[in-house]
Amino acid sequence: MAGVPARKRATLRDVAQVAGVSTATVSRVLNGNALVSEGTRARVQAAIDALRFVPSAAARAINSGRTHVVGALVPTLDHEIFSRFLDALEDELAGYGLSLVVATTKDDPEREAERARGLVDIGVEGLIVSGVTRSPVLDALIEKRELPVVATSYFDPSYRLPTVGYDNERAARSALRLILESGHRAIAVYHGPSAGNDRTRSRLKAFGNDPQVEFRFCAMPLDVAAASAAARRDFAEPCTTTAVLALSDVLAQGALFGLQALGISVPDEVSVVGMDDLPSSAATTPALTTVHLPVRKMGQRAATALAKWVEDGIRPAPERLDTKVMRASSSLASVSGIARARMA
Amino acid sequence: MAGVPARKRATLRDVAQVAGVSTATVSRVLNGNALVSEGTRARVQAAIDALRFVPSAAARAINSGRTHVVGALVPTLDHEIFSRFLDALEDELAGYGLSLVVATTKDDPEREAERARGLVDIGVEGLIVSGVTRSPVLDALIEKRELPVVATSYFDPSYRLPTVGYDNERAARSALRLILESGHRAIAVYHGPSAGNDRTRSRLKAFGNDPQVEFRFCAMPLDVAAASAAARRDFAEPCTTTAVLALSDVLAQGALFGLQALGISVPDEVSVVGMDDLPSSAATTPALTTVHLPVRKMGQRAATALAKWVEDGIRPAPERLDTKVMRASSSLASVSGIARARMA
DNA sequence: GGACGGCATGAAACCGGTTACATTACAAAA
DNA sequence: TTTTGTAATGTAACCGGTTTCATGCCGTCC
Repeated sequence: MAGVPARKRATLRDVAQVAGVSTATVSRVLNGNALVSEGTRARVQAAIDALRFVPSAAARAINSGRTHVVGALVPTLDHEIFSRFLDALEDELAGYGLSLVVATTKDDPEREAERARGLVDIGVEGLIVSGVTRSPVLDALIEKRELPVVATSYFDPSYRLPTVGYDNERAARSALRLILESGHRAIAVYHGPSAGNDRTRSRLKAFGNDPQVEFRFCAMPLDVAAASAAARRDFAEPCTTTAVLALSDVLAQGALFGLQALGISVPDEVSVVGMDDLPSSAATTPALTTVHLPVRKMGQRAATALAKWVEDGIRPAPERLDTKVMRASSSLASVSGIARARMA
Repeated sequence: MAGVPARKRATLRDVAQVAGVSTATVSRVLNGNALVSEGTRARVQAAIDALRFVPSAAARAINSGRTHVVGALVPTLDHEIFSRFLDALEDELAGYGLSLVVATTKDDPEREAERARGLVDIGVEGLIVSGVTRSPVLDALIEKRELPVVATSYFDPSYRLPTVGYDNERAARSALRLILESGHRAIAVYHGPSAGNDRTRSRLKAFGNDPQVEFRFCAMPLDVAAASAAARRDFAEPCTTTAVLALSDVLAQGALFGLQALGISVPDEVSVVGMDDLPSSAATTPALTTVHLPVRKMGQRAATALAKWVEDGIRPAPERLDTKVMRASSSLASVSGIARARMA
């Protein structure tokens, strides 16, 4: 208990005392203020080094009113799409002198609100969130603090927060159109959990009620193994389904692998179309036909939007990023003779 | 210019004034102190709500001397192995009431030092770093601040910082042994850039100077496309190489895809062995033979180690996590007749 | 020689909370 | 009735920096 020196960290006043100057002068030296004579500067610097003085971030923050920290709330870090997004986001934010705190929500609005509260408690100046489904608690917090918040992975100009993202429904529709144009009429739709995930729900809206087309919707965990298992189950017996539309490339890859495991040729017998455009999707055999979602660009734009808002108080305008079909005829082919044979 | 009200945020003193109490009482209400009468509490709460008062994180931090923020320096977020690690790390840290700031280093020690400086400037109480290669600048900073720092993705009990990780060299050796035991003697080693990446360099140490074995080392960017291209180049012409050992599953998958694109059967003609054990590696056809690196567990353990250090001042002991060969005979097979034929 | 100007520096207020200690009021115990 | 205990609240110091303003000093210009 006693006896332990417990060397506390040196403060600016300690430095001032050792250097024989006032705290103001030490502060000037610290901030590179020109109005300090060379001799004094050296003396102060010596004291700083001797005491191993490091200024307190909190004390600085209290004066400047700024923490230079923003937060990002994402469903998970363990998904390539979010980690790539965050990679770009972090990089761009660093350019604005902002640090990034991350917190994961598991697609649970309550958890999101809870973690957001934690971020506000550590003093974030702004927030990046995913999608447009908020807990009322979080909405209240945002409003109360007048906190700059940019919503991503979603584009909706009518949402009360500025959104920077793509149109999920439209992206899904462009994939669907491609499949329909290739003649497919019995389509399995593989997607992740839609509870708490408005991006997925938005994508699912692309599937209208076309009586000409038979959709089979399969919800599954968002991982390769699940989709692979699903495909092995769905296509073990001859069936009429000629195409799989996966609302995420992770699932598309799983479907592809599952079909390959069954010895079913893609795209000759069954077509597979994904969404995301992961780097690995270009390398599979066949390469995946998919819809590119510009997540890196989204990270950059979201960073810029939030930084401007935080720094200059300029609330950003919503921003839609373009999606794009990749490799339109790679793992997607017209309903072929073989496929028709399978159907028969 | 003028005319703009510039409504500043309400402070605790504003609240006290409106509620007609002292700042101490407001502070008590804020912290749930029991020694406040019900009536007063209600009055204060009303003032808080009316003024939309939210306490300043910085002011709290200055008093408690704590920020409840730690930082993680990783090469990139855009790699599954690090994003999964961070996912687990963040989750576990949250359990200790700590928030996580991330910064990417691009495997550049100078950039690492720079970003670390930034993290210290925003007040992190501790740091997670990758590997054991530090810039002297960062070492000085750590020492000066007596900052708790845990090094991960590496196990080295002799390193001056506590390490929580696996033995990279040993892990690579276990993969190599497996390949050698299967009779392969001409092996292509695919690996990422080794400059600035001590994990890779450590793995490369596993390859001694066995005159019986012919290694071909191929450095390439750490992505599927690069490895796929490398495989298509290396195996386009008949060659004596019968196995690819990739020091990362990303490269192993690329090699697998590249070989498949060439119509070369894995593992009948060429074996492929990876390292990391990504989720998708279990789903490919064939599933990848690989060495499992327990990154989620590493995230949890690193979080616990750092949290204990930060909270209780207990410097953690180094911790080695076990690696494990997965699917030993899946994309790896004995040198077969076919393979021997290719060699001839 | 005195007034002026600019540089170097210090004293002290201030940022927005927390908290040790003082004070008040009221009730129970003596 | 006086003493004593305690709950409720206030006062003011304090945390560790930044910043405004005052001050002292010196050189210069008239």
